[in-house]
Formats: sequence, structure tokens, C-alpha cells
Amino acid sequence: MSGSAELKGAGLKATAPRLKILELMEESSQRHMTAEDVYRGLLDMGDEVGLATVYRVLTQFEAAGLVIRHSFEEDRAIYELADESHHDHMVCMRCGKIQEFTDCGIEQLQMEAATRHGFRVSSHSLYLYGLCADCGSSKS
Amino acid sequence: MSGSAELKGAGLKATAPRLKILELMEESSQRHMTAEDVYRGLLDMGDEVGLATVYRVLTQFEAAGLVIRHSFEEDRAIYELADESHHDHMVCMRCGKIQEFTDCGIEQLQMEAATRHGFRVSSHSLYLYGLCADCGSSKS
DNA sequence: GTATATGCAAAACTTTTGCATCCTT
DNA sequence: AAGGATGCAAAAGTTTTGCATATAC
Repeated sequence: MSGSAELKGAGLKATAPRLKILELMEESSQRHMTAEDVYRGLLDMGDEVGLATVYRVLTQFEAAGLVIRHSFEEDRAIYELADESHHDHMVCMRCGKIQEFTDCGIEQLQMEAATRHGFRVSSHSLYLYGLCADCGSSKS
Repeated sequence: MSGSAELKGAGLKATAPRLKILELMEESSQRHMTAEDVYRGLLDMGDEVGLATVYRVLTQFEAAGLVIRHSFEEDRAIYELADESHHDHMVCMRCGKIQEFTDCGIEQLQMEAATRHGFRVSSHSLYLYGLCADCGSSKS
């Protein structure tokens, strides 16, 4: 599916900045990017897009369901393409690596817990913080 | 346990601003407060504490384990007293109400998922977003 | 008495917005 | 042609910091 069709399918005009941002996020080795990361990534590719536009486009992409906005424990938002199925995150507190995972059992128990409280869940976020395999074994 | 002893136990000098902030958070009906909330709460009690000090003290409290810092999906940090056992949160997206809950089964599965990835968990956060019982039933 | 904490103001950072101009349809 | 999108700069909001003064131990 071309980026253009993807945008139109989401009800957005296929403008150059939107196409570039979508392309960057699809081709980047980083799955999780801040607005600043996107802005700099475009500059590195030789594309000039205003930072304000990056913010506006990411906000629109989120509203359209193209990307997911995370807050993690930091001070700024992180965006991720929404092109795969839902997953949760393990964040390494030493090296910053983010490992994704899914667990149907957890999802199931979440729904049950919500139901017990009369709560209707539309989305959720689960983060595990600690040390990844690499950092946890090195004793430095 | 007096606030003073609590602070000293955490390795912090028992200064007036720290005591007031701790007291405010212990006595407030709000369990989740922003730095601004704390600042205004103190003003309402007639205590003048600089906003910069509130930020510094909350940061120290978090480092000392007295409070927990959350990011939720918003743009600013929210602090909560760490005086109770761990729990997760359900956030109502219409009225903003925060319902706390715990589920041992979920915790168990989280540990198992982490182990599968060689990850050592030191903490985690789980948020369910949706509609609370009140908002989910009213069709307005 | 000394090291640390506080208050104030200014700075730093992220994110949003007003407005003139440009581009997509 | 018309409405929406972009860029720039300025604004807004949160959080941090420099420095002189005040406080706890």
C-alpha cells in the first residue's frame, strides 16, 4: 500500500510532509521516535519540514490511528507506527532498549479485572521496567 | 510515624517545606497530584512554598521511594504517595476518574513474560483506559 | 559552624498557536 | 478556485537551574 493511499484512507490529504514522515517512520530502524527524532531524521534525509508541522502531523496521525502515542516515564511523547498488532513494552532502565511482547493471558485478565469494576476498556498500556538480558547479566 | 521520622528515615533533612508537602499528600482526598496541585494545595492551607521547591522535593521524594511518579497519557507528571501496596490504574477517559485495582494473576503473568525474554523486572505500570461504570452507562 | 535547602527569577524544553503563504484536490 | 496544510515566529506550559539567603543538624 502506497503512503499516499494510506493517508487518503485515513482521511488525510497526501501532502509532502505527511508522506515523508510516514516514510521515515516506516523505514527507520527505530520503532519509537519523539517528535524531535522525526524532525531530525527528516533533516538527515535532506528534507526540511518545520517542527510545528511534525507535531501537527503526528497528532493527526494519532487521531487517524496511524501511530500510537506513548508517555513512558519520560517528559516527552514517543510515537510508534500502528501497523502491527497490539503489544506491550519492557523498558531497560540501563541501556534504554525497548523490548516488545504480547501475552494473551494478561489481556484476558485485564478484561476480567475491568469487568469486575464495571469498567469498559478501550485501550491499555503496560510497561515493565528493569534490566534487559544484556544489562542484567553484566555486573558492571 | 511522624513526618519528621519518615523524612529522616529516607535520608532527608526534616525541613518545613518537605514536612508540609508530605502532610498535604497524606491528608489530601486526592491521591494523584501534579506539582501544581501540591503548590496550590499548600497555598490554600496558607503555606507559602516556592514552586521550584515543590518540584525539587517531589523529585527527591521519588528518589527516596516516598512517592511514585506517573506519566499517564498527559503532558505532565502526577505524583502519588507510595505508602500503600502496589496497584494498577483504570483511567476514565470521559470524567477522568482514576480507579485503582490489583490483580495477582496479572502480576504473575508479567513476571513469566519477563523471564521468557531474560528481562529482570524492577517495577511496572499498567493503565486501562476507557469508560468507568458511571460514564459507560449514561448514553449522553 | 557547615553543609544543605529554599526562594526568586531566569532559562530550558516540549508542545501549541496565529497568521501569511502555499499546495492538494 | 477553495479549503486545508505549512512554515515561521511567538506563546504557552511544565520543569530545571543559578545564585544569594536562610535553615537544619
